[in-house]
Amino acid sequence: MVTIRDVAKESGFSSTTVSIVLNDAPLARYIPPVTKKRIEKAAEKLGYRPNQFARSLRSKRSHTVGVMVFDMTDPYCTLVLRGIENTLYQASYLPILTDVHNERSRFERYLEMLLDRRIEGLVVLANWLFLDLNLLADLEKSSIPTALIAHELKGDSMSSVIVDNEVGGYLALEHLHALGHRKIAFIRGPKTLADSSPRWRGIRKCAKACGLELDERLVVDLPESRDPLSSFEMGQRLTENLIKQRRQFTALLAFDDVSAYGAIRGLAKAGLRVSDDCSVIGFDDVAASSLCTPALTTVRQPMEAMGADAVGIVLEGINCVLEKREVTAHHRKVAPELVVRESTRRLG
Amino acid sequence: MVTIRDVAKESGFSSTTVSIVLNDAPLARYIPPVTKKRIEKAAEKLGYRPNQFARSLRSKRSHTVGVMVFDMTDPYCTLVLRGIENTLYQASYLPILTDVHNERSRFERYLEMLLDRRIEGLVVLANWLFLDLNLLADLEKSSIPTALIAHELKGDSMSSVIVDNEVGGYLALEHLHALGHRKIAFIRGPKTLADSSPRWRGIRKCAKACGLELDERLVVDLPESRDPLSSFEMGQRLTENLIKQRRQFTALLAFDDVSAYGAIRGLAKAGLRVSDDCSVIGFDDVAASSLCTPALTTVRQPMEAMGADAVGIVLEGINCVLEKREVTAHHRKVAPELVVRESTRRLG
DNA sequence: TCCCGAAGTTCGATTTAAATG
DNA sequence: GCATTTAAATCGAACTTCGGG
Repeated sequence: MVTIRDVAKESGFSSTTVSIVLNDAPLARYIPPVTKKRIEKAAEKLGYRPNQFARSLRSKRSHTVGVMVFDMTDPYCTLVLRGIENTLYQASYLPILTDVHNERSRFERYLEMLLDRRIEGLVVLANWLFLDLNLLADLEKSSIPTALIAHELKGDSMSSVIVDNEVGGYLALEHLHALGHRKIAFIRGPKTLADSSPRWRGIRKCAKACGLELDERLVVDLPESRDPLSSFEMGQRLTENLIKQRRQFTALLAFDDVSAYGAIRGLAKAGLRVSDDCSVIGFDDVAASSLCTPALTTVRQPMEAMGADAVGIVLEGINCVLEKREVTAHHRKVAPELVVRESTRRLG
Repeated sequence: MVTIRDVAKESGFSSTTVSIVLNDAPLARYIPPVTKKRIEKAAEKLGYRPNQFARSLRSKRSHTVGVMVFDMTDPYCTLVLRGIENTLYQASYLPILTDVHNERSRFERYLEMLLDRRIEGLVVLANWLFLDLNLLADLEKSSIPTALIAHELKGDSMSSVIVDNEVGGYLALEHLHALGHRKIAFIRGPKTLADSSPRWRGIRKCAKACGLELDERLVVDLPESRDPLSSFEMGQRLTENLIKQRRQFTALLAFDDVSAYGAIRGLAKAGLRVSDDCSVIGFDDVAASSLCTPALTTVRQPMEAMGADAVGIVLEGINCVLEKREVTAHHRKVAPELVVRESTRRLG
């Protein structure tokens, strides 16, 4: 390994001068261009690369941000991660990726490891979450700027970036209603999932505004599960039950895209076609939703932007701690967007 | 921050002894249990956590592995990443995730950053790849154990883990043939993609074995593109063209799952139903394939296992360099598996 | 006083060599 | 010589202090 001393020797200057020149430190003002050239040449020639360990040891900076995902296999993650990666890249930060598998022990172990690595910030993707977030309380005192994606939060200990679930729910029902649907089935999210209730609130709000009466017998709930893909199977089963019980409905509003896929499968098994016999709308706009046939009408979360936003907040927080200003938590609630595709159609 | 010296002071011993005890170094044999207890108590009490920068500076180890993905948005990545993460976790390594976006400049920048971080190993997910892998040549001399996933490689500079594309192609056609299909359309991969030709070779091999004649007019190629999702659009367009030209076929074998989705969309637009009017088979078994309706019959790559395998090879390589044994490259070609679902059916 | 450069200290842990009884 | 403990050197870069011209 070639060190700064090697460059010093090669260039004929001291390591101090080399350090000053190569880092373009304030004192570099005083160093004549000839010296700089000589040093830069020597560094180039030897292929000198500063040792980040030594650097970090002194500066106490890692230029690293932790990314904690609760379940990578959730298709929701992909685009969010892209947004996170891209924004970090532009700021020359590198992400350490951890996948907690929705397990408490893994969460704790990873958190410890990240802290040990002196991450300067943390982004937590807590969408399909069945862990107590109090586990993150340790972070507060650690003074590591943290942003939670997809999980609402109050207070000023951590920032949060979520989609406006209530507006999303409203949008979804409004769309179905505008298409003439009146008998609508609902697959709600698991009660223990934070997203579930605001989405339902938006739905009720819209129903009220439209003068639509919600038939309770057409409303079912996904059960709690650690696995985001379980909502497929449950979506299917719940839909099949609804059909078996001969409940009539011309449209179905699913909790998310994956449960919508399940519903579509359930309908297909019963010989019902989307969208001819029944319209289906999802939530999220996961990548597969534009790829499947019929393409899924859904309420889009701007996932890439949310990832980028979370990183932006964390980066700002990092700057705050560097400049010893106070870190202020931000709570963003971004607008969802209705994406009309092929799985919904006008009634009649 | 509490340092080892703080623990030394608190316990009444020197930092040397503290280090020896807490690391259970060889010399710890000579240290009486009482001393150990006292030191451990002090460390516990102060909440001592060793500074990884200082540690790494001395040991020249980072306990970090670089993960380089060529395009995160490729649905192929998800499960591979899960396999990588899980295996690294068990070995107490942490991954730095980089997404090259199939861009040369990004590749080079990230590679430099990873090298600067002194990654001990590198896993490259090079599935949908349009970059010259010679860019990785720098790695050879760096003596960082590297494994490439989804890109065949010879030689002993780097390891590789790929699926047996030829067998996969064979399996796919064999399945369609066994179902009675004789007029089969083929969407081949881009010529510049390494997977394309072995898959086609397997297909031809199977055709020969079955005595099946391949109709060249039913064979189309995906164009080259940096974006893995472009194969959806192209799959659709190529299928529509085939139909417009009134080419008769009862089954379609797509290059991968995403192009199969495109083909299904194309068929649907023409009023053709999968699998009643046309069977479709994909390749990969991406998560969405079991979720869409009809569920896609496909040739599965054991993605999670491949990720785990790649990490296993890299970890072994790391041990080799630590023990100054020679690092030997491994080239794994894993067996694909036919997954029969709903998109294919017996003819007639 | 201003400009330039070097010697020496620091960051925190590990390890070698050596000092105690 | 042995068990027990520690001072001092080391890893590589960055910064503080100081001196010479």
